[in-house]
Amino acid sequence: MSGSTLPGTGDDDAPDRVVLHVDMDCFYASCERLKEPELRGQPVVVGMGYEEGETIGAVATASYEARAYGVDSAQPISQAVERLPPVERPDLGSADDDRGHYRPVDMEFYQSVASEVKAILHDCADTVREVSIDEAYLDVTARTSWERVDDPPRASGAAEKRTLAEGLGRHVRERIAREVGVPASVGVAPNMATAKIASDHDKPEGLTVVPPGSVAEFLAPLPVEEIHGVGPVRAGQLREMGIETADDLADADPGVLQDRFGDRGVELHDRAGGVDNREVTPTGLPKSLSRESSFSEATTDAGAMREKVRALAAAVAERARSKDALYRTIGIKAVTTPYDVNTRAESLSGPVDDPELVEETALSLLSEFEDEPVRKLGVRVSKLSFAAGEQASLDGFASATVADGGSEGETESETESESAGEDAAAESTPAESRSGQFSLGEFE
DNA sequence: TCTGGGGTCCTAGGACCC
DNA sequence: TCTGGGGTCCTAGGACCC
Repeated sequence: MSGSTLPGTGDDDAPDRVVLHVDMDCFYASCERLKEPELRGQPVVVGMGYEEGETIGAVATASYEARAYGVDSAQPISQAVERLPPVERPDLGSADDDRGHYRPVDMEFYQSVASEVKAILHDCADTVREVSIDEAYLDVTARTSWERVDDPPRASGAAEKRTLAEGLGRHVRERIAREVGVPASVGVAPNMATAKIASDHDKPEGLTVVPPGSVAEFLAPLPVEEIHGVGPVRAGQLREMGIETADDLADADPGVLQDRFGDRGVELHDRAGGVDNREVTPTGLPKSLSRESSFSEATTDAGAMREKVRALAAAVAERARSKDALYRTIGIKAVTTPYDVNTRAESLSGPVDDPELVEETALSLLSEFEDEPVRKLGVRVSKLSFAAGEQASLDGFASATVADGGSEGETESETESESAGEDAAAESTPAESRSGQFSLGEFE
């Protein structure tokens, strides 16, 4: 920001930051191995939405051993399991006809492991941005530096001096391994985008350090797909423009990229050149909550659709309530035949916590699709605001303290309109306090 | 790769207001 | 009285990520 233009890459007015990206290696599979140490070294597939004998469901995580057999995440589970070798279990005499080492997701357990990891991260950094259950950025500028120091006395002049930052990266990775027992890969760089790529560079159990002077050199040869924000579609479009590597992208004319991809294009151009001035900001509150579920095959049965929507609506409303979230928009998603994703949404005049309204609204939005073959349905609430957590229970909505999950652009009009929401929030408060409660904002 | 579930951010057009 | 420009909010869709 600050109007000062930063031409090229030489922004020397800010001291170099030290950013860590910590990425757990095949996290769900690692958690399963914590439960069942026999799974170490074995191909393990963790999947969701898969019931015995069904074909629905996809791979959430595959261990590296499983990937060697061609199993990949997002693959249908039936296919993944076929690819795995028959299970050999010399330990159990019986040739248990297991479908490979398949395990269904156990989010509660993974959350508990993740919170141990997060505790270490918060202990090692002043600012932690948790991106997902198994990934986080740390700003550790205040705790270390890019200063090079002598390695523990090691004579040969060949070895380069290590940076202090590298030592901290190693420390974080090793603490996680030692104290929690799961592997992680760490990237260390002067900015988020580069740290992200670095952590992925040498998985599993990798440690890749990219000091300020080496960023461009490190990124240059990488295929554009490795840049966060370049997926299959944009990679194809870039390829058509003759842009294949990060270097190509960094050298491309930002004006052309702007025309083709909008602001996103310029952003990618910058990232590819190692320029990323985003600060590591702490994890914020969620912006939306949703639930979705597929039919085992496309259906035109309106009754079945409505039933599913009712269940999803109830689940979403309950989750919102458990997080003390009020919502101002209620929407559905309906995936119709070949694979058309349709969304519909309706905004209310003020934030509410009203499960019945979620159901009613979702059903009414659904009616548009009741005559079409539908394969998947979802319900979502968004434009969230949060009745300020801990205190809210006691000081009885002394009004005003509503944290807005969204932009700060709220206007004066907000004050009055919430009575409905407050009532609802109040009735929810004493009711549920489960284990997950305190960790609100601690994950995701 | 015919496709699971939970998210984020961006874009574009229309309504509406001044 | 037919016309300018700016701004915001809303919905829908798309791309991407884990």
